[in-house]
Amino acid sequence: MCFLTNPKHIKGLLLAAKDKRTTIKIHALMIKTNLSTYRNFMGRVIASYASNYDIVSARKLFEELPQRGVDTFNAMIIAYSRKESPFEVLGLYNRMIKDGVKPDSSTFTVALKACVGLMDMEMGEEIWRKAVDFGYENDVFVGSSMLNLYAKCGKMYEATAVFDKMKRKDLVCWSSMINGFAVNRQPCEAVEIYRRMQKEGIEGDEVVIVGLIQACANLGDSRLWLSVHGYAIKRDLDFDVKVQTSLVDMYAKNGHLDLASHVFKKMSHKNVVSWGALISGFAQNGLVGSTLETLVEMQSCGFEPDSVSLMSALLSCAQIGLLKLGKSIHGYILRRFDFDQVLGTAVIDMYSKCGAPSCARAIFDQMESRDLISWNVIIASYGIHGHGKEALSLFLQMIETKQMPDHSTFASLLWALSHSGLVEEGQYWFDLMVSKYKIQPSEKHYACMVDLLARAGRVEEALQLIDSMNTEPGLAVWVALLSGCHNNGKLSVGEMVAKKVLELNPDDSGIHALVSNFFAMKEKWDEVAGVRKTMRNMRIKKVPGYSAVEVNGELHAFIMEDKSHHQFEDILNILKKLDREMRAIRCLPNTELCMV
DNA sequence: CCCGTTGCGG
Repeated sequence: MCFLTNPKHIKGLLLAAKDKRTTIKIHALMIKTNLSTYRNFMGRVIASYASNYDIVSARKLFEELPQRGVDTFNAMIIAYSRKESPFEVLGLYNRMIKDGVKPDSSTFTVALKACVGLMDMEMGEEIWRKAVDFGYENDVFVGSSMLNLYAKCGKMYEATAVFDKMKRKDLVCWSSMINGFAVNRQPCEAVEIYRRMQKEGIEGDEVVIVGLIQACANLGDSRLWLSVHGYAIKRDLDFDVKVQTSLVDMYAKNGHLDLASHVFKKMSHKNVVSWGALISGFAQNGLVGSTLETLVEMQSCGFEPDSVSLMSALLSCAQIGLLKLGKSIHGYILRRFDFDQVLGTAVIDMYSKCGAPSCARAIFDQMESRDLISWNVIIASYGIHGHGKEALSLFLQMIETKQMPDHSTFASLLWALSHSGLVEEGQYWFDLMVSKYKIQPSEKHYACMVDLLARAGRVEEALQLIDSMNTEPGLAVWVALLSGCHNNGKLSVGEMVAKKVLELNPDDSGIHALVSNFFAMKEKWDEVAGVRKTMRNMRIKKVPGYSAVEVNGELHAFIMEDKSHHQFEDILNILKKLDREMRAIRCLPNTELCMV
């Protein structure tokens, strides 16, 4: 082992060490030979341990050193960064500053990346100020890390300021900007930056293309989709997995599942993410069958479903009430995954929409942490099932836990209150939403309030509310009002509203049925005939409405006017019995809207 | 040492 006496050889050996065991061997030999320069190489030994995934040994040696230089600190910091331990990175960074060790470009770069992991902009800005103090303002690595931090925190204005000041811009800077604008839903700005880049004679790589594709996915322009896809092919970058996956996602998000499937089928190397993109595309477009079939196909191709594809499956279950499948997915998740709040919320939503609100509530109560969406889902769950009081009680609990409600929380709450006829509460919270929570009411909120008032027969107040709207009232508002007029026999107001509704050309046959029934109540038979004719014409084009329920693992679908179910007579008898019982307690159904 | 693919509500 004579070579060990030569420091140059040790340096080389440590750099070449590709695994933990080699590092340990070299370290042991160094100790054995009692090398005089031993101490000078400790930084290298630590770096070698750290980069070979023995961060614990590295840290131990690190702490034993009497003094630590910048390279030793950086070795540890970079290792923690690879392990995605942002707290450790920032802890060591702060210690460097305290110990008076001067950080260099890579220290600042990695420290800023840690801030991205924690979404801590304040810490990032503090680090950035230090970097400027130490003269790293024009460093591409430090600068691109800082603009990336701003971009990730949604501060594109600040990101642009850093970007514009940078004297030298590498490809990473450009792609960070393009991706920043893409994920912050500023697709036009993303395309603009890309054009600026081209003007400076720089060609994009696959990362830039991914950003462009994401930007285009948010622009409803089919020519743009095809041109960015064509550009990827032209630049010979369409064989990159991430480029292909982004293309699948872009087409799927815009409802072109045929094109998404086409790109997906042509992929030579698929991974769980690409499967997830296609599956969630099917799920978000309501294609339940394709979603579940693709999930099975994914498994048969040897890919374990990840949380993303399982969430798509849960969404599908929720859409058509597949309780049994939903339950088994819940079990699968419990066995294999951390039941985090995102998956948990998807499961809660599934139970709620599959008619098992008590299961939904039980899981909600057991959750370790709840975010805005989990609260919104559980409040909506009570709304769906007509429990306005419980929805309100949960909303109050939510406020107590200091979780800020958003426009969606109020939409769910107001919906729940309106469907339970809790008029006073609805008005109270609607007013507070505007005055205290500074949320501008949207069409949805107005529709809930109009429904709330009109349902209670307070049609004039509903009209006053509509008059107070800043925006032009839309279909949802007028339909809510018409429904109230119909149920409360408000004939003159209703006629005006019915005309408004028809002017807006609704493509929902249920709305036409409501208008038709309203005119029938007024005995305006010409109008009834007109609306019925429109409905007949629509029926040719439109898929009929249906409902479905799963019993013992079997799905029973009931399509409009379809009597083919094998237990149709039995079902009809039960419906008739329910109808009699409802009439007995003076709960009168409107049979004109029913199939029987 | 800095950038890129899929995901919970209404």
